[in-house]
Amino acid sequence: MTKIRLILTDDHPLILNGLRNLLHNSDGMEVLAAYHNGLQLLDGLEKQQPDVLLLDIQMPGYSGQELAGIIAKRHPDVKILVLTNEDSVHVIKSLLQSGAMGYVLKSASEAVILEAIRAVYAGRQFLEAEVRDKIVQHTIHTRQEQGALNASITRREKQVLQLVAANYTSQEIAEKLCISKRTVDNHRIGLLVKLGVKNSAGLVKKAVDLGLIS
Amino acid sequence: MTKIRLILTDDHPLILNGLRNLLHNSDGMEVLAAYHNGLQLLDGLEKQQPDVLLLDIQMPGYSGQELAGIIAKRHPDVKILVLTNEDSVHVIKSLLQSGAMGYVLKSASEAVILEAIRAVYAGRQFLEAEVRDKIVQHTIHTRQEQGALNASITRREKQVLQLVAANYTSQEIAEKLCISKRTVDNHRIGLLVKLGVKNSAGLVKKAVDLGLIS
DNA sequence: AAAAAACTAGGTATTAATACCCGGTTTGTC
DNA sequence: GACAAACCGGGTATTAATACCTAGTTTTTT
Repeated sequence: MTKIRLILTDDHPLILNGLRNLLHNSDGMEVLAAYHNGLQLLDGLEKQQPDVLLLDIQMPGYSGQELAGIIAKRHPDVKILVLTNEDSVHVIKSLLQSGAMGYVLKSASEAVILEAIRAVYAGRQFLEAEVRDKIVQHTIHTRQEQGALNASITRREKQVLQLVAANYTSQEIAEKLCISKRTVDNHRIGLLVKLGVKNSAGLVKKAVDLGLIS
Repeated sequence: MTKIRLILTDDHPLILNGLRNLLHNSDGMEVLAAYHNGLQLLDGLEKQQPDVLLLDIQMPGYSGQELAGIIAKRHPDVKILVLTNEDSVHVIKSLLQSGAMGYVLKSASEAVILEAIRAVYAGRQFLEAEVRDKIVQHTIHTRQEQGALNASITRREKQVLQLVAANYTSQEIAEKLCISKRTVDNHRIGLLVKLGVKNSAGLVKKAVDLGLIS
């Protein structure tokens, strides 16, 4: 039985060592090389292609998305398994679209990592249960909100939102914007409805979560 | 020459292995034990105390701040070296105030990690250059608000704060915490005063800025 | 054991925010 | 010009939050 040939990439020396150690002690795995940045990796891939590439995405220089895209195009036979701490849904989705075959968080057990490598090698997609749930939840929960609502927040509402978060009262906001307090209150209620919260505390929190304010 | 006795704590198997490997191959280091959550660690420390404790703070169960505080108090001779990915200034400051002697990011080279262990063992504080700069910049640019204030926020107030940010009313918070609405209101006012804001919107914003809530 | 701090909760009052109504005006787009 | 959307602002009412007070109980610290 031929071994699975691997290349590792991570800028964390600790992780690289841990991985090297893990794989060295596992049957059917062979580490061809280990790089600690994207440039080295791209160079190295010109000379030698692994079956599976373990890739960390928070490396200096290239972003994970860029790197995955380049590699998937240049070396379509190399299966990319992303191994990282980043668990933001946007990043995960983007990476999978860029050509990654699997996504495992660094907090995963060694067994899961080995399983992921074998799955990806066999041509199957592999997502950790945790990651999969997150993506599902995200697609269910946020499509209506973030997509439609976020966009429908008007200029004026955004201004009011900023000032609410900056700890001004309706009266003060009215003075700053040279409009009536009633108008400000109406904008505030519009914001509450659009963001699906019931008071200013929730409003500010949601706005922060959605990136509407700093 | 006696070896430096170490205990490791991290919920990432990879990192734990990497560390174990690194330290095993380094002179003057001896790993007594390795735990992968806070509860195990606290139990283990009752039986055996290391010279230096390598601590990750993003573990399930206990937060890093809590853990560092408890350990520093219960085992004052144990030098705590925080080894983590978290690079938020608030978290770092809070940990140092809680009794941590050193702070190293996981992206650090192995040489830096070894250096940090030796420094902390010798009773010196050790901050990675990157971390130190960040703190200095932050302290220069912000007033001396949160040093005193942040620390004086009580457990209960923090709970209330979480729920306020989660868009609950005083009445709902009261029910959730099984206390009177009046008590909740008192805690809320206490928070307003301590954080120097005048309403809940500002409260949530400031709490986010200070890293008190997600 | 003593002291300090936190937690609890009630009284009372004022102010701010929320909720839903309405219609007029400006702005942008087709 | 027609149309929709955004903007503006007033009426009215209810509820939530803020502010300041006292004071007993529990927890933590020393």
